[in-house]
Amino acid sequence: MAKRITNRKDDYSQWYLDVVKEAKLADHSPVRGSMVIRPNGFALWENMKGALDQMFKDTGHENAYFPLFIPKSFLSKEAQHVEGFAKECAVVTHSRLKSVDGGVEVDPESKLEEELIVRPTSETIIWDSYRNWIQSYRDLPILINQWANVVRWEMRTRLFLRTMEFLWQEGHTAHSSEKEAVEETRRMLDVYKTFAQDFMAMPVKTGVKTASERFAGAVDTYCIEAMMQDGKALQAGTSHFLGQNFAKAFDVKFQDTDGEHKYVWATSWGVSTRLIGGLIMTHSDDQGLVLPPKLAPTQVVVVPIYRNDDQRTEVLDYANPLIKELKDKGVSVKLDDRENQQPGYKFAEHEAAGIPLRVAVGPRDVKNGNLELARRDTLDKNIISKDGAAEHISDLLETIQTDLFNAAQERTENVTRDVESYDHFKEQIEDGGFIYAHWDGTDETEAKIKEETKATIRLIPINGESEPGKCMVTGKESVQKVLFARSY
RNA sequence: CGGGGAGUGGCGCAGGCCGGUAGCGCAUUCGCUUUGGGAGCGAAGGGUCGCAGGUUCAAAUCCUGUCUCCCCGACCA
Repeated sequence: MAKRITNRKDDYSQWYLDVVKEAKLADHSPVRGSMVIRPNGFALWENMKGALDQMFKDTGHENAYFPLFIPKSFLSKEAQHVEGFAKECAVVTHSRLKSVDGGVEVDPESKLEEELIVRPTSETIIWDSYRNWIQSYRDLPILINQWANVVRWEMRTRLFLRTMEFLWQEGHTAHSSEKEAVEETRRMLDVYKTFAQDFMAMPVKTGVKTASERFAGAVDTYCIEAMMQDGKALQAGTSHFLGQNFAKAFDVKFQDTDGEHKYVWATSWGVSTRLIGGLIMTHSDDQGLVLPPKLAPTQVVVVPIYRNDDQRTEVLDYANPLIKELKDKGVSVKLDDRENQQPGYKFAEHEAAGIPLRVAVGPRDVKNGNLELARRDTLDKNIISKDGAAEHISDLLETIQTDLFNAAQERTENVTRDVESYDHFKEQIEDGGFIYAHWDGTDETEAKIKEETKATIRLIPINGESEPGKCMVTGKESVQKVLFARSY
């Protein structure tokens, strides 16, 4: 068998690239750091998007769309925000090309009066609108989400994990009180956690970022962090409490019930196509992609096996009612009746693509009233009776979903431990994984740890019971342990 | 943006040091035989060797520049 995917233990990065390629999720584009999302990858994103969108609507949000281009002056209105994004913005300076012997060049006469920034995130353009929309407490809250592409001029890129242009959703809400905005921030963090765990089957830790890891312009950044198979953490989603920073920068005030004019409180929150990278590195194996049934574009593939036309007819007649029954149950099922490929080829291809369940039907099964079922996650094969097969398959999909989560959860917990001394930390961090340790809360200590171990504080647990101790580096007082890891 | 590696039919590679007009495997097309884990035989099609300059009678090969990808580092979702 031609082995097209590098083994994880040999070269994890290469494995990742091979999986993306073999599962036909995405290609590199001619422009550095940007990618073509192929139908398989986009179908996956559409499923993720669909589930998230429903969850946003269920929590009272509406979708809207704000422009790609942002006047340069807007970016400079919030000091922290500018500083955070200034170094990675694409800037539009001209509006025209002109032909020059066979080619084109930028027409210098088309230089823009005010240069435009391709959005790296939309706080500024959105808050400019919110100023016009908000006068009274009656106009609040505003709960808006947008699905969009954004551009960040990254130095080092990797398919899905960090690309210059990526797809995401960004929620932007405005509230009359701090309390309500903080609640919103945490509510959306919970939505992300639920989505990650229930749909992606990807266990996550939640908490708040330290000042150095915080979103530029936020008061607090909450996050979900997932542990990848190679021991590195991945920030999978963030929810920001923005305080009144943007309201002040864009002068957005409302008249409250007491007649006073007050600045509005804000949140923003987002997840991106990076989640696909997380999904790959949570479940996939040396055969290729492994997808959780709830997000898999195709949940079941049926592969007919036959030797001649008669058998082909017989096998398809046998399989078709089952396919219909599965469809009626809401299972996404595909019949792979291509005649130019052999069954073995199809098996390998569907495994690489991560289809959760494969049903093989051949003359033998027709004779015995059976089906062969193969699970993608465990690679187990079983012969089951055709009677009640649809029910069985639909149950099995749920089992796979749960099993994937449990396996990932167990893997994560196995590499999560507490460490007391810095020496022990330095030694342990070499093995990857999550490490809980005491930290004195200072930027200096955090920077020192990062410098010396390449590990960062992924989050400070929020509902963690306070457990006083001494900072592993300085010995100063610490109220609770924080979560460290090396990360993507 | 710094260090290292790499770009040759769709994919994976050889050729390069020693310049002479491009080859192998897989894939593709057609035919026949096959089909329960990546099929076999026969025939056919497909590449201005990443791009741009230069040296030369002649460049995939030598020189210069540039773009893209991978790995490591600094920076970030």
